[in-house]
Amino acid sequence: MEEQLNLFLKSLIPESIDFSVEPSARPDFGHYATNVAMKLASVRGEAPLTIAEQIAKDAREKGMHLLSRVEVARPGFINFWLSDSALEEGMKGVLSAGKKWGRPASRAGSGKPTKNEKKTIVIDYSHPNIAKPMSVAHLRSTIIGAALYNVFAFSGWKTVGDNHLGDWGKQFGVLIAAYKEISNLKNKKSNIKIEDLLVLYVDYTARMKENPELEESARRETKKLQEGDRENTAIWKLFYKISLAEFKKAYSLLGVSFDYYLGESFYKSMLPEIVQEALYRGIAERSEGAVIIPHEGIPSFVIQKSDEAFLYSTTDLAAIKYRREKFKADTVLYVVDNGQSLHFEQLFRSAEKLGFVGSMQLMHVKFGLVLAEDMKKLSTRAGRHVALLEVIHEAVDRAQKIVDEKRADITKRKREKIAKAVGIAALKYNDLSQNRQSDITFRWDAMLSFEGNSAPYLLYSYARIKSILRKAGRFSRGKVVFTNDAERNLAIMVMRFPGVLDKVRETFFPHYLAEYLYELAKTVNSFYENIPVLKAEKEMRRSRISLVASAAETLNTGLTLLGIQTVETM
RNA sequence: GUCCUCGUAGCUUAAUGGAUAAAGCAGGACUCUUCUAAGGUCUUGAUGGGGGUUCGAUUCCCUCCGAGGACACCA
Repeated sequence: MEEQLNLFLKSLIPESIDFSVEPSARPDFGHYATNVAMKLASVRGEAPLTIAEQIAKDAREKGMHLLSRVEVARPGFINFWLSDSALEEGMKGVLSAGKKWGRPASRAGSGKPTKNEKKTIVIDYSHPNIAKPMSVAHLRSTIIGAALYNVFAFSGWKTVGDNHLGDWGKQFGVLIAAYKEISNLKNKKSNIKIEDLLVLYVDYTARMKENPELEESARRETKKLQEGDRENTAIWKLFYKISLAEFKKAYSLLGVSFDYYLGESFYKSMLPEIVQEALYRGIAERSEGAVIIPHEGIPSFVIQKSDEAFLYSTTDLAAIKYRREKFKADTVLYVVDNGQSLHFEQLFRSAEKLGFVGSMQLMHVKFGLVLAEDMKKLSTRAGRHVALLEVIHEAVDRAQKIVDEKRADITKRKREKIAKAVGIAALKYNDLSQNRQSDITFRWDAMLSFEGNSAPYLLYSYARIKSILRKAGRFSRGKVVFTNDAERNLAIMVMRFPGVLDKVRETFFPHYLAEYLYELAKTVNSFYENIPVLKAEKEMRRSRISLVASAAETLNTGLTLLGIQTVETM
């Protein structure tokens, strides 16, 4: 609808300039508003209000099939009210699109992308480290990445979800050295758990600080692993297997999946060549025995250590090259916390110099760190760690208590199913409803909200509409007609959906979708509170059922894109 | 010390150049003889300080104050 108005306005003015058509902030500002007159004012050097009046007059004459009212407001906005026939037409489009409502192709005026136009986006998210349990910090990357993945996939992009596991590097030297210490004493390889690995790691790291011999030993094990030593490779494979099984438990609970698990180790064969090429072309240089890529204004990027080992910087360069060559990526998103801003700046600039980038867009989709209540970073290395599985279970437990209390009337099995969906949804929505790049303080209560602007609210709204629809029995969706503003507002809210998805794809911020779904749910709740649906007369009943059903479908689609599973009853 | 992110109501957040700064929680007042009260309706309350750019600044620039993070051979 925004697009239609946009095109209409463009037809009214001779200049081609950028302006916006947006849903109005308040009911008395109409359904949509544009700032076109204010933008023109600076171009033409005339008063915004005068221009607005001219355009409004034009719009009234030429746009009556679309608009019922056009008004000018200070300091130069033009507000539009859609006509009932335009709303009817719009809802017809929504109903005929069905489950596909929201896809770019489902809108009038924009054809399906042809094969050649289809763009590819690689999304690098979650990326936990092997041999360390996933923490709450990984949760953010995982669910933000998954939501972006869903939105792009739904919108017709070719999407590649890549879990760039931290499965290579110095940490394994530490772990292997620590593991060898204990496995010499008792050989109990088979039942070692990921938590044990964390303990080994933290303990060894602590002792290493006081004992340089241990550090040297860890360094040696790293080197041996990287050179393909058989024993160390076997131990590494064991860690890998244990860890991945553990990660997949969390992914399964969260309903997240990946197309690829191309961890750091995957790129190891590409690394020597990259460093050599960089040196040969004079992009990299030697410094204090290491190989670095220098940059203006920011610290140099070390791509090979003085002991000739490679680093994650080297791996990341290889991954950029691979993603361009193999996946033909147009865009690569790195869903990683703020703490690594400098790394990505160095990485992107280095890759650019090496010619790995071309027209590809590289984007660090950053988010704030998860801090403990004392405002200090939660770090695995410091042994400050909140396990992700623990958080998920806590969320479900808390939801269970509430469901048991509210729905004693249904079976235990149903209550458990609802609790699982609601608990996990609450956890996800908490992150997805914020765009904050500032840090987050980890607190159970804040993380698991069950009231107000929260996932349970959205799920509840959906469940209530579904309940109405069940009671409606068999019905055919028909023409939506408009007799009051509650109906008009709900229809407009539903029609905003595709524009919201556009915004998510432009900004890479899923919270615009979360915010929209909350607005939609509020509008629906208020609608069925005030307007009878099932008790309405024949024509009206069918119209309102259709309207409410399309709102439910939009909620369902939107929540699914956020990675939140809806429930029919709660 | 340098750089990055950030500072909005008592708390958690929204608004990234547009209108009277928007919500949730907490507080106060209503609302279950009508489609699920995890709901609905009303209400109290905020842009860290100071300059600047602009028709218009929470948003851009400068400066001060405050928080967190990063700063070459960890990932």
